Amino acid sequence: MTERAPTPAEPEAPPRRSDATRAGILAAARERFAADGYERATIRAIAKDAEIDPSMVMRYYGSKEGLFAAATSADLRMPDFTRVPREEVGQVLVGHFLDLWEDAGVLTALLRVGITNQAGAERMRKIFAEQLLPVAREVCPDPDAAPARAALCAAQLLGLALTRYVLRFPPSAALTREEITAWLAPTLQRYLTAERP
Amino acid sequence: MTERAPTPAEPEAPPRRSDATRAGILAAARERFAADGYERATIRAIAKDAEIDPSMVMRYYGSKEGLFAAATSADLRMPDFTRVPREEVGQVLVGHFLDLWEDAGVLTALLRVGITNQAGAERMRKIFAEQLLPVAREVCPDPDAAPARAALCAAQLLGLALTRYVLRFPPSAALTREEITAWLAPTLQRYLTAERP
DNA sequence: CCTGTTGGTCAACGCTTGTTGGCCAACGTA
DNA sequence: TACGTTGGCCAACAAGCGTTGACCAACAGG
Repeated sequence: MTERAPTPAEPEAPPRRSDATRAGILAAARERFAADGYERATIRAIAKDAEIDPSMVMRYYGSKEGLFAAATSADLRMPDFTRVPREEVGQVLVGHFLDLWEDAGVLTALLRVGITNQAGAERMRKIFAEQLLPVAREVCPDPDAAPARAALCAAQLLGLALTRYVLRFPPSAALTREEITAWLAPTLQRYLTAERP
Repeated sequence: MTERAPTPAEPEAPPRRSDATRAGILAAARERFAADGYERATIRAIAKDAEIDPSMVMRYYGSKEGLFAAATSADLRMPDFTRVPREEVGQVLVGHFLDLWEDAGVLTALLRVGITNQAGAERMRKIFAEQLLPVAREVCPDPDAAPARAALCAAQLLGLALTRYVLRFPPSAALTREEITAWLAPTLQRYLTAERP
């Protein structure tokens, strides 16, 4: 759409004087998208957070959709599950996701937006297919059922994130990391490796 | 807020000539809220769906928030779990939720809106506390842990709804009712009745 | 036949949104 | 010093939003 491509695929751009501003906008955008969802996160509010003029956002990212795309370029950085003992897969998976969610607002933003925005949902489907599905395909006993098994894991993991970080159910938010691992790891382990339900 | 109270608590209102219109608006609102979320579901669009003037929506429901409140007066109609054998609790719970989600768009609307809208999240917390938590308190072995156990069940059930009805992950949407029950019932059973994780 | 109530339309209001184009200051060469 | 490029602000645009009030048609009761 725009001449100035904001895609991260760009090989090596020369460092520009405005890189700090760009990063500031991106950080503010992530926070706002995470807190308010796509529609309520206005470009004006993001610009004010970044202490910049709204028109700058447009110049650097083309449009609101472009900004969103740049702000939610999530990489789950899945660990190498070929090196994980099969009986520990569930536990490692829970631990990895807890790290991801706690660490930054990117995933919260993605989840919130995926629910109101068509493009956001598409992005989540893609992340699921490219990153969680291969794991299931690797560790489950019947490759044909891998998509279903991965979907069940996604449901459990996203459901926890939903109640804990978005809806903020008090008992869900109060769970410790150890409790979550203890309860969820066996569930995921079963979804991924059990011979039959 | 409004003189004309739209609360369902009103004991017995005399049947009005406009009841059909009111119901039409409510049905259209539910569909739009479920499909688009709170912000994108405009009063104008809802009115057009109901083949009515936007101002009628305002007159009957006071404001957009009032309309939303009326459109999402969800009652989970929980079955009586004192009559369910303890070892079948998980299965009955899954079945009941599948019935609820399939049957109407109310819950989809509620979920979508609970994620963007503050009042929506509050409503979901209330529904959780009033309807799912008592079940846990009744069947779990340690009443102190009932909130945590209920939260885990909510995470699993809402996560399934999220991936299946909102994000529409293909493998999740493709699961049959029987498969879902077979996989999820043991999980919920464990969350509710296991002595320890 | 008049008259008050109810169901409904129409046109506009004030506001916020994403987006655009013009203008200005600072910088990096030549 | 001159000048093109870059970073940035300002003011405005058109469109869409929720919301309002004036106005009309049909009906009911006296």
